[in-house]
Amino acid sequence: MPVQKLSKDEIILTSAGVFRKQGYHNTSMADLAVACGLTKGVFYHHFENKEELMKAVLHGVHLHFKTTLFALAYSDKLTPEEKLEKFLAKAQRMFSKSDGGCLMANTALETLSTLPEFAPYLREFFRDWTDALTEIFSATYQPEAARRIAEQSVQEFEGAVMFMRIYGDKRYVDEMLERAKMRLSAG
Amino acid sequence: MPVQKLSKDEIILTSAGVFRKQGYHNTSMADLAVACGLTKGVFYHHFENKEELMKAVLHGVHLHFKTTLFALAYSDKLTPEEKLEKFLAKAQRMFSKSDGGCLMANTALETLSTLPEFAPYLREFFRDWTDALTEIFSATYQPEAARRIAEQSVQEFEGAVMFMRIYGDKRYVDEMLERAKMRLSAG
Amino acid sequence: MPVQKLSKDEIILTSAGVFRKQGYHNTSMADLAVACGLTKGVFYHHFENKEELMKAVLHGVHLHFKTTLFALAYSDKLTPEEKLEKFLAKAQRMFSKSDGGCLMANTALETLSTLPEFAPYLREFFRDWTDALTEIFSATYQPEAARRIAEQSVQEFEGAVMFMRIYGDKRYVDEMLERAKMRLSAG
Amino acid sequence: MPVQKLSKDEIILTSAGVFRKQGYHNTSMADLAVACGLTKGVFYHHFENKEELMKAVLHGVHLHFKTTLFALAYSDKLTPEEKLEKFLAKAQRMFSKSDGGCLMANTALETLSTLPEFAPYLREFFRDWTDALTEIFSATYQPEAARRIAEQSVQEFEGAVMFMRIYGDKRYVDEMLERAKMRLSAG
DNA sequence: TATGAATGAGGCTTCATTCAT
DNA sequence: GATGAATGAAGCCTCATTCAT
Repeated sequence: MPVQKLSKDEIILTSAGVFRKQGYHNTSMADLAVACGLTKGVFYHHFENKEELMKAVLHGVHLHFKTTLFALAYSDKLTPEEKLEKFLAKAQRMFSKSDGGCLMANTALETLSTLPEFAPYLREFFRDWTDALTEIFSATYQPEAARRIAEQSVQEFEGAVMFMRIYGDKRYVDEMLERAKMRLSAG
Repeated sequence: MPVQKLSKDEIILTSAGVFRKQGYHNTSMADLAVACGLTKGVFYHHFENKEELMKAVLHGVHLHFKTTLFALAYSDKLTPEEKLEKFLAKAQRMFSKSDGGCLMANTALETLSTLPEFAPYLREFFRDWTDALTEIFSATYQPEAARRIAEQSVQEFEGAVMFMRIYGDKRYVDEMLERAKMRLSAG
Repeated sequence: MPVQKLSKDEIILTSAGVFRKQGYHNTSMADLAVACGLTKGVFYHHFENKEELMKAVLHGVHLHFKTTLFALAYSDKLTPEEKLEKFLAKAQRMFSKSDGGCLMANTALETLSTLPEFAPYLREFFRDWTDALTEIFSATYQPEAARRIAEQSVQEFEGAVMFMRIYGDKRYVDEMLERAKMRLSAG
Repeated sequence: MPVQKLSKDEIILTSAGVFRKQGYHNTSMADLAVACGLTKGVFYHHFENKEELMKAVLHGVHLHFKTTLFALAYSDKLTPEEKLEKFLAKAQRMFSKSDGGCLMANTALETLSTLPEFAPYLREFFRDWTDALTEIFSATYQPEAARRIAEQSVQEFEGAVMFMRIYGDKRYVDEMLERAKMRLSAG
């Protein structure tokens, strides 16, 4: 019956969780329907097709991170050390509490060669993430160096999340965070 | 007249290329058959099913890297600097010349949460890779530190490959290699 | 603010054009909604379902032809030759200006065997058309002969329209018209 | 199980009957599967998709008519009158015994405006049909006139078949055949 | 009246896998 | 072994229709 059961945003965030755990191609519209408590058909009122839904999911997750995580880097009231501390702690929490690691990295490695339509969404996500860290590292590094260290940190973070998932050991992410913090003070 | 057109090993390596580019779930048995110039039926003579085929592929690729790349770390005739130089140069070549990045990382991020059967193959691959780098860094670092730096380097490498693919810019891998080399001399 | 954008009759005539071009089964309610600039829901206020809508369309088109074309045959002020001349010229214009040929013939050939509900509408349309030509040919033929020639002419006309569409050549209809005119004078 | 249950040609002819009765868009792959006693999937071993299947059907029906009907026009052993007599009798039988009239005309009127891919198959069918009648009428008419009368006859025939189906009365085709025969002797 | 989310069946197609030959 | 037709489940998507608002 009518009466929006789930808002578009709720559909997007619920779908994001399913895609993160199962991957893009291994997630069927039926899976998403079950996860959202809706019928398959409903999705096609909100999204043209599975690909467009995925784009909305990627965009939505990007926004979620921008607001919740990346924004910390631009906070007025924190010292660079506090920013980094909060930033990394939050990132760790966001990626640890949820099954499936990082949707963006998963999607990148699964689809970059066959579904270039998703690439812009991934690019923008990692650009914003890198920008945020660059902002933080700019406190103790020259702009160019700050950016390189930010890039390195994002790359390490994703690599550490992969190791954490492969070996079932959170130590890898912890160690990465420590290295990042030392980098800031070493600048 | 049978004239096995492709040996089992050739099937495995050819399939590896397809899986690397397309991902596991997005690759059909028909895709593989076409890529190998064989009929679908042939695959079921060699492998019980798609999952077993994938395991053989993961194992085969692991062996390929072990022989071709990881072995460099244990060579008698090279200095640690030469080993690392050769190792990284070769790794860069292996991952750059081929579409699709790193099969092992791709498979990890695509299947870890839904197909745990593949995890042992991924674990062993990354363990051997880490071991090899640990061996090299042991020249200038204590065992524990050497291992941590090796883990960090592998993680950074995969992160850099991801950035390289996302942004279509090989600079990310180049920069990662430079950092790795500096790490050795800094030990 | 409702401002019924399209009257029921306008909906019917617009829908007729879509059905003529696309056929009955290949036209969705959504297609019609888009063509009319309305929401799907509106159609269900005016018509019980797609079948009833189609009946209304067939009826509406019949009426349109009756008023606009068939009526010429019963005009007081024209000679039989003038009637036929005007009739055929108008018919040619009506079928040429629009994509998709003749809705009635299209619907007949598409649905006669599976949707007998439409048959009465088709029968009445072709009966009125035949009656009109019979009236004209009665000027120079006995009633029975006039009717047979009228039937033949309608059949030829539809066949010629089909050839025109298949070969993209209006010549077929032109030649048919010439034959019809010669038939009148030969009576 | 393996063992070809139905040859490709049998599938084509059986499908032709279903398409003729139900139309292209109103015939589902499931309908065809049931009619052929096969599963839906099998069709995709023989034909790329529904459209390609339809092309094969149109081609197969064309061939069937070419061999069975049109060939009569080129027989050495018959007088023109005998050819026409046999030709028309056979055509009448072929179109009367089967539900759904003429697949080619049905397909033309249903799909010409939306599926131009079918047009070449329809064009060739009607060209061969026209050619055959042209050959027969050439006995008593100049080439150009013969062709025009052939075209007219085909068009009339299809129109008459439509009337036969609309009114459920075979008289329309009978009368058309009589007119065609008179045309030959009048040449 | 009008809207538009929702439904549920069904449409075309793909896929891993089987099996008679 | 090798082939390729066949299977049957599942995948993405469309459609006619309903109904709360």
